[in-house]
Amino acid sequence: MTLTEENYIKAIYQLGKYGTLNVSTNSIAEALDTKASSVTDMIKKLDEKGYANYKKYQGVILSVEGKKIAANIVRKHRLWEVFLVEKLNFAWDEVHDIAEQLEHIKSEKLINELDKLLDYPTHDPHGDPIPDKLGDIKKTDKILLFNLEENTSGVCVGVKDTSSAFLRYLDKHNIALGSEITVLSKEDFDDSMVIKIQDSVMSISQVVANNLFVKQLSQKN
Amino acid sequence: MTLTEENYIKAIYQLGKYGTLNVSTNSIAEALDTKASSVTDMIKKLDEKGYANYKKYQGVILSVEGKKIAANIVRKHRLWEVFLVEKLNFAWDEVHDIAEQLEHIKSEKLINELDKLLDYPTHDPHGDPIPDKLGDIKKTDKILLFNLEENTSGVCVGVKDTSSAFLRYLDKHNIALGSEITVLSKEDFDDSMVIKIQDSVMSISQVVANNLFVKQLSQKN
DNA sequence: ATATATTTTTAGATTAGTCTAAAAATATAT
DNA sequence: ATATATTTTTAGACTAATCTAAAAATATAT
Ligand SMILES: [Mn+2]
Ligand SMILES: [Mn+2]
Ligand SMILES: [Mn+2]
Ligand SMILES: [Mn+2]
Repeated sequence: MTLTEENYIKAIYQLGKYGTLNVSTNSIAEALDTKASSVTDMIKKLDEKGYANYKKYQGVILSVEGKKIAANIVRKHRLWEVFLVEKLNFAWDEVHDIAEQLEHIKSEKLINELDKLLDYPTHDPHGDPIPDKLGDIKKTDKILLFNLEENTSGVCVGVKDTSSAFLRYLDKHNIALGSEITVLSKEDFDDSMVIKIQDSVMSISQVVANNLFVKQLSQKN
Repeated sequence: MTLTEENYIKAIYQLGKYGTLNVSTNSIAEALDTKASSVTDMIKKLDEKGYANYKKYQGVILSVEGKKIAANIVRKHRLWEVFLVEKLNFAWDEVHDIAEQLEHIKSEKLINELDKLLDYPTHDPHGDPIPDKLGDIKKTDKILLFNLEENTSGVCVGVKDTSSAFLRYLDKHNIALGSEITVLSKEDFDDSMVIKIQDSVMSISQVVANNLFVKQLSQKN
């Protein structure tokens, strides 16, 4: 398994919702910043090697074997992200690129010991679940803040956009994983909303609301 | 800088005593388990890029730039080895291959934070010195146990052979970095010696004595 | 000094991954 | 249904790194 193959497998896994959906050639090309023709070559190879199922013009989906490999790469990526934040004082917007490198390090023992050192975390710094050793992922019932009704509350549990720009916006406005958010009002005109977050009130745009995951809290009495 | 270029630069650095000596094509080929013809191609390229000075048939030596790069790779390698032993419960014979992978991870901040987490270690688990940020290395006056005179003592400070086989031999016989060793007698016939180590007495072969570095202790009174 | 052995380089081929440009298939719009 | 647009594949070329086999240079031994 080459580094390049791993990157393709991971992209197919992520684009296809943890390996459950077919993925198009172009979407892979965009995700990996490469050309569609390169993707065609690679998905043919992944099919031949048994990591994926590919039918011409029909896109590609991972095999059971491929899904296992992908989940393990994602597991490593997310554990390393936790390590960087928890042990090496990185901010949550600084870890992704380094984790992209670290996820390819090959050592079963290394990742198991890292898991132990970090006390078996279940989620990465962006709220994404960490697959277990078998590749299984704990599903959470998170929804986009955008879909939270007026006068209901939720706890911030993840981000959809993981760009530095967005993460620093959240930092600046004291929005962090674990913050409790209440939707005070929604503005039909531009889909912005006014929220209460940790006792302060602010207005957020539709863009922000659509990139923040919350876990809904049971209705107020 | 590709991963392959880094491996060549490191090999030239190590084979040429931290970049001070000319290195032959064949010795690089042997170290990297590749063919001499491949080495010729690569050292030409390293010369062109300014990382080394190469004259046909005369071997190669690193440039100042090349030495800096090499020292940084070695620094990363050895810091990761300390991390694996100190934080992830690896034995000293298990860390080298993983460090070979980790040494190529690119992030200045990562390595600085790792250094801090480990409390700025000066030596790796095998007793080898860790270059500082500038690539400078603290020289120690270690000698091979083989060269220690009868009735003198030394503290074990490093190993020359870092193979699992040798390291586990040392573990088995309770020889570790920091152990105090006294040479009780030397056998001319096979160059073996009898030593006292931590109050127990044992005989070691010439092979062992030639792969163990000690720091000589001031003569007994 | 000359022959022999060893080391190093060159020449040419191979593989993984990539690209551009053109052709083929599929999707969309009227 | 047909034309048009988009997506995907194919064909052929390129680069980095590698190899084998042969040629050239250097080192060693008598
Ligand atoms: Mn990430
Ligand atoms: Mn993440
Ligand atoms: Mn090592
Ligand atoms: Mn070491």
